[in-house]
Amino acid sequence: MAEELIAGERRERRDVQRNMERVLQAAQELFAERGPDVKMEEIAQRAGVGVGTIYRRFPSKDQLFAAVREAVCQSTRHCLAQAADDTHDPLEQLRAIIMVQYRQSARQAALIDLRPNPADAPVNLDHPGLYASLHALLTRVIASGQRQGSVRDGDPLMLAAICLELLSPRTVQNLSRLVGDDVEAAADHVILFLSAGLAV
Amino acid sequence: MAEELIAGERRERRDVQRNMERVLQAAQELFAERGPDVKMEEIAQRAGVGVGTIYRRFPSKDQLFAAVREAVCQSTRHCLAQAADDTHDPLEQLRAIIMVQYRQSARQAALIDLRPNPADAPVNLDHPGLYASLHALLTRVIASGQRQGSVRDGDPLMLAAICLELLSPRTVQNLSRLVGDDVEAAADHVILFLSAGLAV
DNA sequence: TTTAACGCGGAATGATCATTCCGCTTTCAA
DNA sequence: TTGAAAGCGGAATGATCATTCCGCGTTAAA
Repeated sequence: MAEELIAGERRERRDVQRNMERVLQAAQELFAERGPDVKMEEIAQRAGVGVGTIYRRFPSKDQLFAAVREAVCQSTRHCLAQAADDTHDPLEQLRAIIMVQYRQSARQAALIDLRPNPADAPVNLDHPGLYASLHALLTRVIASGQRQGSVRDGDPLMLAAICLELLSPRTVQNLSRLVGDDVEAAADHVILFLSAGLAV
Repeated sequence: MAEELIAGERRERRDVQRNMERVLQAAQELFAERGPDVKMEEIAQRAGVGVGTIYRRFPSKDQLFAAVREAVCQSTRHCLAQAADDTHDPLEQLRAIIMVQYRQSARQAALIDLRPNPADAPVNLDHPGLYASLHALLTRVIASGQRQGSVRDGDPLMLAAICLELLSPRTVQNLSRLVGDDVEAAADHVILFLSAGLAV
């Protein structure tokens, strides 16, 4: 497993990767807690690093934010795909999706709005964002439920969009508060509600 | 109707009220379109006024924003109260409320999140904000529907909170896009959905 | 029409950050 | 152990606003 070093090349300094990880970790925590307006200074501080170090790897705050957001999206997408694979019953899939999204919400809060930015183009399922992924996934699940007769009629795109509105991190936070900040209990309420709203 | 002028008092200059109105109008439009981050300069410009003029009436940007938001809240609250008075059938009331909120959403977009700020105290129905008003109103309507048997069982506070998530300006905007930006059509979908989700 | 207030516009000010820069440290390889 | 390449911290810089200030224009009353 020894590293291949091309002639005249130097191994990467050990502190580089460590600092990189600390920065990403700190940025993820702070962005998730308080949104894109945290100061670079503060991120650097929590990472135990100077601001200059952040800029060595990320050309701008925007790009740091984008990187963090992308990492969180990736991870959520992965969990979602897995959840949807565990069963083929559409209503079960729906439940699994909701639960994943509710469990992930803490990592996403204030980092992902889960709604297309108003400036975005009209909803485009090829868009790489989490909203688009979830919307596409839910649309498929709902359409399949309709085919097998367990979900009522109606435009699957619209039904999926309505469901999605109940899955954004902010919504999760808000509903959870009503049941003593118990995210899973809130998810149960929403699952029940959506099952009824979608039933034949 | 002549104005009473106390000794040594001068009538208010005519341009004062006119400018005040222009400023409020411009601020409402811009805040609703693009949120609290619009520049004072830009508000002044759209109002056809210098920044100094804004500051003569509003000590700070925050207070201008608060004033505009309060005005919009008042107006919406008024429409809601009226809509809820037009009938005593809970499901009809629910429909009316949804329609009002959807119609008002353009004036609110980006100005009101319709969700308690995370920093807020736990949901408090005495809070003067629009979220609290709507939540209280919906809770009452749902509870009354349950009493007369047209709404299924479940904690009215939670059911109301779930409905509310489908009524925020951002949600309205988002769902409307799916039906060609037709706000009323989107409202119909949501009404149908909620009726099903709440039915016995 | 005149005049003293009163408001007005918008340049100047100050605060708050993102971003850059550079002398000092750490790390690697010999 | 040592030299130099690569990173590092954090002060300095510059941009972007909110807010203040003041000489000038308008207005209400006489």
